[in-house]
Amino acid sequence: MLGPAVSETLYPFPAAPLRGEPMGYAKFRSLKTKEHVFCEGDPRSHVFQVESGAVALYKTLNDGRRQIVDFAYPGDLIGLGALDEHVLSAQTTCETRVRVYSASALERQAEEDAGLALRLYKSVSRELTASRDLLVSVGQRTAIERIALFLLLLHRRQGKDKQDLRLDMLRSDIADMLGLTIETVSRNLTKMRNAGVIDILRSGNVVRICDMTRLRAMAGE
Amino acid sequence: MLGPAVSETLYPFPAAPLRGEPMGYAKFRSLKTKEHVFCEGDPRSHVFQVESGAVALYKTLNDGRRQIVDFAYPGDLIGLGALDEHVLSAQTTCETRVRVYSASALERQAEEDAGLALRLYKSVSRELTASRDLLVSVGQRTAIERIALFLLLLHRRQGKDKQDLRLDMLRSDIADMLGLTIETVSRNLTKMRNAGVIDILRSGNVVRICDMTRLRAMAGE
DNA sequence: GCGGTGCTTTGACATGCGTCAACCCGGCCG
DNA sequence: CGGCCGGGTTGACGCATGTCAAAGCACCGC
Repeated sequence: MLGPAVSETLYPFPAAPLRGEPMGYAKFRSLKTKEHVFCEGDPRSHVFQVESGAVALYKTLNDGRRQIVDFAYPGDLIGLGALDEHVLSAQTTCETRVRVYSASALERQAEEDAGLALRLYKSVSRELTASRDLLVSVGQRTAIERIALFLLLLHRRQGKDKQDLRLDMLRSDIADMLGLTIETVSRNLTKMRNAGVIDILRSGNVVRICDMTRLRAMAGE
Repeated sequence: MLGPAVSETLYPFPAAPLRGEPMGYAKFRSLKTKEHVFCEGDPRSHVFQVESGAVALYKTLNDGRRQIVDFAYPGDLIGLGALDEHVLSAQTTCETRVRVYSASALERQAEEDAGLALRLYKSVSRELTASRDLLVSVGQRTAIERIALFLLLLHRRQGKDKQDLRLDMLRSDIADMLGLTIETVSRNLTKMRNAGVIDILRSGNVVRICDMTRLRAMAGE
């Protein structure tokens, strides 16, 4: 399942693997938009670290319903876990470069290297926080609250200052993350535009925040 | 926020801290039903391991809406995290005993002890899996699917063989975990009883599984 | 036994979101 | 230029679930 695009060149670790610290040597792999890094059920032979781009992590039910549980951005590790199979799928949302590590080698090393083990721990802790926050949204917030909060979080990820957000994903991705339908996402974005809180540019791919205060209010806190 | 009930006796580690392995010495604390172990915003001075009983982990929105994100059972660690404040609240659902560790001491030790750091990593990994599975349910499944799956998971936790499940929690706890209302939970349990899939005993506190096959079907897979 | 309290169940009704379907819009290719 | 295609928007409608309210039921203390 690794696909054909693994670069065979070995690079010394650039400056920022796992939030700024070197981790050893690794191969790189380049992926196009919508390419899978791995799929649920694949043997968990490798662990990846996003170098550039973005990766959607999702699970599907047997009838096709899909829940995106997280997005991985540069610095994030994906493919960690206790089992020998991946328990979810990872698909790029844009052109993406990842570092490729051997899962078994990484985990063997972590058994002796407390610093490495701690970094794995912290990486998973961050994911857990994100997962629980999303769970609170999906479980308790209304559609417009979820969407407003989604925009706010996207805004925090991208430069905090510029008011223009590149969505970099389809309406169906937003919907599948927030537990909504594309129609509900679309309708509520329109509602926010009509209320003067946001503007929608570039044929729907860019959201300009016009009234941050009211956007925050719409998000519920 | 530790409350008055910390036992001052030091015990050597019983057989099963953190899934079966010893972890050092720790104080114990006994809590009554519905007592808080810690609250969101409290200084994260201690880490706890459930010895017996059960603890609900939840977050609340400012208007009171509540999302239970997990239950901690014997062996589980609670209070881990990267920040110096708790990011969620922990409340017992029944009489509960926990081991109490110093958060700073534990984390200092993990910086040198790779085995300990790995155990923290694995503990958080389990929580992450549970959190994402719940997210999929809340985001994608119907009310009756969520409730059926909830009963199945409860059944797996308790003795796999006995068909009687002690719920050990209120309808409001189930509702707040599944992103539903107590009325919806109650109505769907009744519907499952009328369909002959389960029976409800002991004034609603025990569910007897009558038709496991159809219960699985109701859960959606 | 009786009333009170906390939780659950049930019913009537309201509504937010999903479903289905049409249309729109920009990009692409012939 | 024109028609197709993928994605987005909009509208009409239905239904699952939420809301509000009342009644049922176990438990407990007096």
